[in-house]
Amino acid sequence: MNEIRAAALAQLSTGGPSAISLRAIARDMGLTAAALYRYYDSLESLTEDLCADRYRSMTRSVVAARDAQTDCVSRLRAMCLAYREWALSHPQEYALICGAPVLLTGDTPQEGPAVEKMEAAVDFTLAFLGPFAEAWAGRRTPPPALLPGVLESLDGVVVELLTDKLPPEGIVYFVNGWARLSGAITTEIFGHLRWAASDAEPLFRENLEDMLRQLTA
Amino acid sequence: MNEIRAAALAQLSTGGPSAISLRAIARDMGLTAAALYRYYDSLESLTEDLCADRYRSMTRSVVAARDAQTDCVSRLRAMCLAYREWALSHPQEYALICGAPVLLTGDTPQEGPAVEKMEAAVDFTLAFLGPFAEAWAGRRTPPPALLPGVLESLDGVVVELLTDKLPPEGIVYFVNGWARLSGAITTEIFGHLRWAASDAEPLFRENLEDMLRQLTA
DNA sequence: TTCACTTTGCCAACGCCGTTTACTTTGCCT
DNA sequence: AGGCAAAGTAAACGGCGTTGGCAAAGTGAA
Repeated sequence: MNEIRAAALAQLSTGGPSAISLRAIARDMGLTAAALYRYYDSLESLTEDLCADRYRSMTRSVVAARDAQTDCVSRLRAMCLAYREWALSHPQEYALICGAPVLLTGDTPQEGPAVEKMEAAVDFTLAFLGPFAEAWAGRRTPPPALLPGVLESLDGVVVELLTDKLPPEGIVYFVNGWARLSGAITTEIFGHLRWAASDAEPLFRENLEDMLRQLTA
Repeated sequence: MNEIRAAALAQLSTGGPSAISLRAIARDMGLTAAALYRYYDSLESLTEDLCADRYRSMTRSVVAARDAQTDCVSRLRAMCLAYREWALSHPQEYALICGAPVLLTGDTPQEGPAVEKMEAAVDFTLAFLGPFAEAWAGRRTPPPALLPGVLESLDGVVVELLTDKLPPEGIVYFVNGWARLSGAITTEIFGHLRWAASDAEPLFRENLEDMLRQLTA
């Protein structure tokens, strides 16, 4: 399975998510395409397994950056920069991770590699929780009042994991900060900032410092 | 060509970007796949043409929302909400628009549907410029100082179109606000907020008001 | 009318792809 | 020695993008 993943990763890195092909993987390994069905139900489950694997790799990078710092704000900054750095140096893998599932129905697979992929995504997000909660606790001024209905809309399963580390407003700011961070990186990786700058690192740093200013206000 | 686009759009809407198929389009139109090559060089150029078309449709929605308001901040708010609304009601088209090109080299096509797609994207972004510039001019307090090197990094071609409507700091905030806005919507559409909320509209409104607060600070 | 020419489409083929089915080989356990 | 599961193969099916050659239909001028 590791060999399969390695071959699939090689194709992903060079040709993008759509270049992953069962037959090409089998060709690289000296096998027949049908042989791969001994290990995966379909190309989709192989892809989801690879996706979970890359998620875990990204998490390791970010956690390493976190553990190299001691101050909670420094940790957050290092994590965000490591996140962007990983995405920039593994753009096709990031495209796979962030690619559009656009799940139509509310289908929760409950089995197979899809659930592992979701768990890996949650683990990645939660790696930011500790430093964020610590920084939130050190705020000097109370945040602006929330719009009515925002707190009630937080009905996701993972929210329960946040309630004992963050107050309700903190959760909203964590989620929206998450959208801001991963959104900025996705926008850059997908090339939607190239009309403005060929190298978006200064823009990202400015964006990041703005986030941290708001967090510790 | 309109009939081709319509057939391609139907497939996109039901099956996502990867479901667009020359042969299926030809089947729907009672043609052979080879006949479509009289109108498009390849499936890729057809897809890019469709992408530009959907970009223009989205721009029309956002511009209509803008023109229904008079105050510049109300205009910005209405545009952002219309942007998200369009993406939510046309998720597969938005996935096509925001999908990962991950252009490896700095290839500027200079011809064909790819350049039309880029123009459509720029037009969409620039639709936000007028209200933003007006709101920026009405700021009450100066923005925080920029990090060194940020201004110099703005080397994109479109930046020239902004310089006569915005001061340098305003451009940086426009670009980063753009990343924040489109990033938040992309993150939601791609399902990366479902761990937090099944309906992310309240979170988006909170995010949006936070942006507008910063803009008019 | 007739000739040349462009437009528009079809047919057949090539090589890819995911997937399934049935069949073989290998090796291990009892 | 017998049985059994694991692992791989060969062949086929249908779908895909793309190409090249050929036929029909329209167009416009001599």
